[in-house]
Amino acid sequence: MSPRQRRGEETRERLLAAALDLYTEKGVDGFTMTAVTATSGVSVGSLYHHFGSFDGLAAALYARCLADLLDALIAALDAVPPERAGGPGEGTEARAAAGIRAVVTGYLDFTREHRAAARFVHASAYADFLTAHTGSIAAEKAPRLTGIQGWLRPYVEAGLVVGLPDELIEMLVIGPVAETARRWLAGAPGIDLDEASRLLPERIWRSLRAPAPG
Amino acid sequence: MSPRQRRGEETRERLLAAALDLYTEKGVDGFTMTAVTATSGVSVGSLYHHFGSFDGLAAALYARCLADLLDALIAALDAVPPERAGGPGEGTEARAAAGIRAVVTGYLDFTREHRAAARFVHASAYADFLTAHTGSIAAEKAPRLTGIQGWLRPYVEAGLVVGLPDELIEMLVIGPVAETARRWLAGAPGIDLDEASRLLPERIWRSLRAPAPG
DNA sequence: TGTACATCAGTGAACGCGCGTTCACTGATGTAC
DNA sequence: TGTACATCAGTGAACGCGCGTTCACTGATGTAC
Repeated sequence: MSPRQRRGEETRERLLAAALDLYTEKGVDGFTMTAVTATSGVSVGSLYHHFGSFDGLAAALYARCLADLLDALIAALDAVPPERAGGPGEGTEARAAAGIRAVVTGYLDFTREHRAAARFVHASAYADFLTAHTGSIAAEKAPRLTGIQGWLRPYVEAGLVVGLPDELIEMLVIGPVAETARRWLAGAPGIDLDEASRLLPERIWRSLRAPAPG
Repeated sequence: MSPRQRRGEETRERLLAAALDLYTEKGVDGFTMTAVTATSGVSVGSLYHHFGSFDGLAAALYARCLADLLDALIAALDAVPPERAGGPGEGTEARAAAGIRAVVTGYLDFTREHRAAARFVHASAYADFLTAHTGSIAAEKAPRLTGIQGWLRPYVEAGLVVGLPDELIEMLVIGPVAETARRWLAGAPGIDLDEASRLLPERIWRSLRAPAPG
């Protein structure tokens, strides 16, 4: 797990960076081991020493990009201010809505600012290397996802957010945002990230808000 | 465009069917021209005669699967009953909600019943063959999408559905559903299509419903 | 109805190419005493 | 502080393989007169 020598870490970084660059500039067809070793200047044997196979490198890159994306969402949630001491307590509907807004805009901001990473994550959804490296990817993903889900739980328990299964809540929040990001990344016309950031949070919040009691 | 001989049509069908089967059973890594010609029994030259290249065959398969999916949504919308003559007129909120429900459940039903086609469509989102065949794919997609958007327009104009750009409306409807389908197709645990069909339409409708005036 | 001919459909061997992987090896680093 | 040694890191030639594509060709079908 932990690197024993610093230069090893540098080599891994060079390989991952070259791989992401290549994917971004040449697409999946240009994403080959030959190209990665050529553009990174790292030897084939060294790649195998660190990642075991080309699929292993792809999986490591995916895990990192996904972790960066989820970390951006967590940071956005952490930046949601608590309610003022004199005002209504924490756990209010306004703060829940702010949290949803933070996740939605955080996702779209990440897409805009880390286009290459976002594209690699989205495009690899059905890649064969994922099924061969499920474990190491889940190890990066699961704890972060749990943290995000935990943020919302108090609001569900307080009856402010609809009590759906965690997976469906995730679909309602991430679905519209991921689809928007996907189309924007694919260059579809008529998709505007700023417009989406402005208009989607309110509508997504409405999909989650529990009906007023009575 | 139109086939001149019937046996040509049969050959195209055999190739497309073999390609989809292969993709389903072997994944993207097993989706090769060699494999398609081997399992279909059609010669390489014949494939080139009809599709021009292997990418051309992939694009044709994508266009067909996408058209089938959109046709299923259109059929679901067509099956939404008009309001009773004695009751409130067409263009009521209840009918708009029924239309959204029809699209959502229609998408999930298609995913369940045409798993191979649904998977191919979702997995090809960033495939290189798409950018090389944008035109022929748009020709299949655009008119169907326009029809679906047209269904909802009267409800937007009547002030029953929020007046967002068509693209964002599409994100709110298709986003959660497509994400659900994608995870289910990828075999993610905790995703239940029946549960999604039961619970998502109501929440998606809430995200689209215009606020009560005043 | 018959014949000539253009077009559509289909065949499969052969091609060069770049792929991912292996392996025997050298060099660098860290540690034990 | 110095030396021996195990481990980590890195090299690049060579391998076999299956890929997508081309091409010269034969056979089937439809049409004009």
